[in-house]
Amino acid sequence: MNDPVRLRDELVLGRRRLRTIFSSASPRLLEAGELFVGADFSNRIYYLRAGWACQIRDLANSRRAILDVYLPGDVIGIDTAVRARPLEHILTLTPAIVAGILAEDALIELMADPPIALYITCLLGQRQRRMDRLLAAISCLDARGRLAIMLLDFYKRLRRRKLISAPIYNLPLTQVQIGNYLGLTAAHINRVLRSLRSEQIVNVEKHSVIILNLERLAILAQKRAATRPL
Amino acid sequence: MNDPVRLRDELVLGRRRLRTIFSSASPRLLEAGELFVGADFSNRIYYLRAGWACQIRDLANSRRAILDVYLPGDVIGIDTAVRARPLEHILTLTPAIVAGILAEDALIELMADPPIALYITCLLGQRQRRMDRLLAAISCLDARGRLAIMLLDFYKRLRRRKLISAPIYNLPLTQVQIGNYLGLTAAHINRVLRSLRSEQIVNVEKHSVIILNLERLAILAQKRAATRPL
DNA sequence: CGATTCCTTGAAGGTTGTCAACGTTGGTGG
DNA sequence: CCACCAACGTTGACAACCTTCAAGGAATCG
Repeated sequence: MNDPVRLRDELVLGRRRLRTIFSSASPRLLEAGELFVGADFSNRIYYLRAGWACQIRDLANSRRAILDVYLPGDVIGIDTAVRARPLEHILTLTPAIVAGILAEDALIELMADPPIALYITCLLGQRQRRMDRLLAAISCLDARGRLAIMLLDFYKRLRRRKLISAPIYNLPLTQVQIGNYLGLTAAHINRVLRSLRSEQIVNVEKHSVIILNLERLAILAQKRAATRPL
Repeated sequence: MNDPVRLRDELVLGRRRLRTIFSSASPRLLEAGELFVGADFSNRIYYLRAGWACQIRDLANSRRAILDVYLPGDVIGIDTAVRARPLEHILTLTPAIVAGILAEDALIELMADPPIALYITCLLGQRQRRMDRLLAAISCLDARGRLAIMLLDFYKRLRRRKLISAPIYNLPLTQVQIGNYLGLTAAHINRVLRSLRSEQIVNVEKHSVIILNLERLAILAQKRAATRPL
């Protein structure tokens, strides 16, 4: 009846097993700005061993949305594994090392292993919650708030993975890409970054983020600009 | 080696089994505008037998985002099942009938049944793709495009479930809620709906949607307003 | 060191938010 | 049956945020 413990144990077990499967796949090195296309990439599930990547969707009006950003250690493509033809594409943001397994072959087998199935559900839930946060941010916040959310989000995710310890990290997104991620234009991203820098809240320069005032950044991530203070 | 067929068969089997489990749970009747809270609702997975519901997230600045809208036949809450404390809440939009099973008890058991596990992964993928579309729409499209996407999306989902046949349906969202869903204000929703009506594209009045020109609506859902035509 | 991409910045205009007021609707109780 | 109330819808004026466009500067890479 110790459900939480059992759940946690199962998840740990599932993670370990899935990692083992990925480690048996031959890793592949990708350059920055490379799309996951071709025979080696169609319909696969990937483990992102190193580097950053993102999921993009291009609209008919020649606009691009970046729907999600993947960090080292993320699993990519489970959600599209059941569906044959993915509308979205994966793009590396940095040189990256990925290990991929064939989805159609493997998925039934993967789900036949209960701990792995549970862990995969957990991973899908995590991704869902990431998108929940992003969607809520884009729906409700202005440009300052959205940037604050994004910078804090990457900070927390990197810290949870123990990839950083201080509030300083490398952000391999161009301003155009940040704009695509947050639903804004690069010009406006630039202006807001400048104002955040001048207020000594966060310094984003040349792909390097230095959070100067974590508290004020967190406040920004909650509030929307008000024409008049409340 | 006939993988697609086997995958489909497994999915059908998983759906049937999950439905059976839900049908053994005692259904519950909810009024419109009721939150899924209380002992009967904490940490559960639901099957929405009848009625509409939505997932909401309130921000610190007293803004509300509607992250997803559920139609009859949808399964709700799998993504939050692994996580103990859900930040989001479920709200009925109409009177509804739901059947819920305890997530913490059941999830491990559910995932121990491979077809069910596979089907659940499929459901999570579907939800993910819904949110992908919404996020891309809010990121890239103006108010007309977002409304077009939303109205078409509900139309397609209802038709796929065979809940409607003609491009006419009941939309139990107030204009404030539509605004929360699309990241706009009710006042602006009102303006855009009026203009769409005057152009004989779609008629939205008193919770009833009548698509007059499906083709032009689909075009709107792809384009963003340009200051000058391309 | 040439070329490409990215960053930066300004001016002008458009889309959308804010606010306030009023109209409409549906339910409730006298 | 009618008066009342609350929630929702409607509309206009104005301001704010953001986009668009354009151009020049900086950085990176072969």
